[in-house]
Amino acid sequence: MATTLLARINERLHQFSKTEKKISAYILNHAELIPNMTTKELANKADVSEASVIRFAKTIGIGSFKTFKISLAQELAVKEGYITDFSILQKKDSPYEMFQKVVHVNKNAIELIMESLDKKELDDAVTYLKNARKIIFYGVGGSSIAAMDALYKFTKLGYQVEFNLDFHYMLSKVPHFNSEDVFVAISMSGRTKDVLDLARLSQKKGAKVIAITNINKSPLYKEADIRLATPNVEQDFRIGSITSRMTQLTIIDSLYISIFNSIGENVLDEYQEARDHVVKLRR
Amino acid sequence: MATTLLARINERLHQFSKTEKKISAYILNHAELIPNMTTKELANKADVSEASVIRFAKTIGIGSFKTFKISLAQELAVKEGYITDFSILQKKDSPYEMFQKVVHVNKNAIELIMESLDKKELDDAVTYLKNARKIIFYGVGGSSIAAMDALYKFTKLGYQVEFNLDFHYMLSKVPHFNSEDVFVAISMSGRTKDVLDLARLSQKKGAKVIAITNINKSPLYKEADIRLATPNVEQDFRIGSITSRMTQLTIIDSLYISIFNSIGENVLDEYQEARDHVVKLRR
DNA sequence: ACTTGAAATGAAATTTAATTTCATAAAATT
DNA sequence: AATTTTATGAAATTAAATTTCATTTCAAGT
Repeated sequence: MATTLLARINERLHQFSKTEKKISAYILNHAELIPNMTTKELANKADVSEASVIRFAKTIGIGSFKTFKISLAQELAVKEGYITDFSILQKKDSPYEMFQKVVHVNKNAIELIMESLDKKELDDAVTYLKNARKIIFYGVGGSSIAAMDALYKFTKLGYQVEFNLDFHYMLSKVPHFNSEDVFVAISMSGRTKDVLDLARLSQKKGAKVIAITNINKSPLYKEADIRLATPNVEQDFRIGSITSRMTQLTIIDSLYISIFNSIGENVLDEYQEARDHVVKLRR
Repeated sequence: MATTLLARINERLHQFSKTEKKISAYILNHAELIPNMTTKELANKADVSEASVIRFAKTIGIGSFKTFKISLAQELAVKEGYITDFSILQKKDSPYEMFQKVVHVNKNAIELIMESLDKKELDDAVTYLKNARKIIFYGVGGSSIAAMDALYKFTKLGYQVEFNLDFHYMLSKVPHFNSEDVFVAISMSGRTKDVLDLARLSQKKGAKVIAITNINKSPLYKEADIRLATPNVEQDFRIGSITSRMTQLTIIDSLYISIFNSIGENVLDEYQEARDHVVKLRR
């Protein structure tokens, strides 16, 4: 039985020269990157010459580096869930390598929501939002992006929805809440003071508080009426906020699509009208 | 929905020119051969020019013929009936089912950027942004979310960066541009009038225009100095904007991470200080 | 029917990427 | 210690991809 390319490289490691070992190590640790690399790039990364890369491909039985890349690409396509820890950024990564890692990390984060989000909590959230008189979204920093996106989408759906970064302005809004209203608190940590204050004030007024927050025992997580849990994605501190925003946005998307699906016929005319205006702004 | 490469070619056959049809026919009938062919070989077999082969790869959304071959090789390796039309939302879908579809669609969209984004364009974009005196991000509607996110991230990196939804306000800002500045235009369609106007004005002032726009022949795509191409993701009109926003945000993330990686040591103190303040806002 | 502009197209030029060649250093053998 | 073989990287060459430019074709307007 023919083993895979990577397996073949692995089992012949002890036979390799020092230079071949350097190339092998890089390939085994960065397999996904190889199909889009040039000989020069791989040579630089492995700290060998381009000629050595060409020789290596021949040594392991592939006629050319070009073919080596094609074969490896095919093998990786088949191999499910090939997980390498991309989160540790290396100083000498090129922009394209970092881009590939970002793609990987973002895909993984979105996938992980499947593990953290509770079906019933989502159903309940959709039900409350659908029937809400007024909706307020609130998040700060990176989470404000998701709040902004929600504002945009729920406005399109015809809801009385609001989001404003000005905490004091929000302090004037929330007291007018009642039991028909919904406050959506967005906070990765679940410990952001302004978000917590507004959530608690909303509850005092009888509104439902939906939290989009990481699945852990934060104050917001504990106190919210409905918890739409985002996964705890342990990342390098430099990119941690990227993945949480992706997961928050995916949840916002899901709420939007669910409600659209439920009430869509009622707003199709207005919805189409808005789209027509958008098209008019194009060339 | 992200269909397979071959499915995509097949369903667009009627839109193709005579030459494109010749190339398509050969590819569809000899798919397994393509990954190991050169542009010259395919051109000869399809009775077209090599330039037409290159163009064809771009027309169907792949940035280069090289990448086209890799993608096709991977697709042929998997060869599962991977095609499900997730975009047709069914009325009786539960919120959780819709959530699963959103997760799938978003992951696919992010994956597809690997096919559309050009490595060199990304390198150039990082270089210009890194050395920019002033950066303006601009997008409207759904694309404003990405602009907002970019504003937040590049502010953290210590850049003089700006984004404002007020087009007239922007009209007052852009005339102060010079050749050391960068204008980042974010528009899925590449035809949004306000975005185009500001991009052209920026170029007149000698600034570099980086476009984050779909890989197609839009005015913005043609006129930009650097094109960070997002994939053409054919979606149900109700959710089309979701995927483009995800792809735009992933590109913003990649730019941010690349620049952080490059200049990070210079801003680590300020960066940590900002984080400390964020932590202080938590309980 | 004619004109004009846009789009399509292929040939040729240019650039990029892969491979080979050549010289040198290191390792192995005698 | 000397010689031969192997490994290796820099540079040159070749192959492949992409871009540029000129021409042809097509579509729209008059």
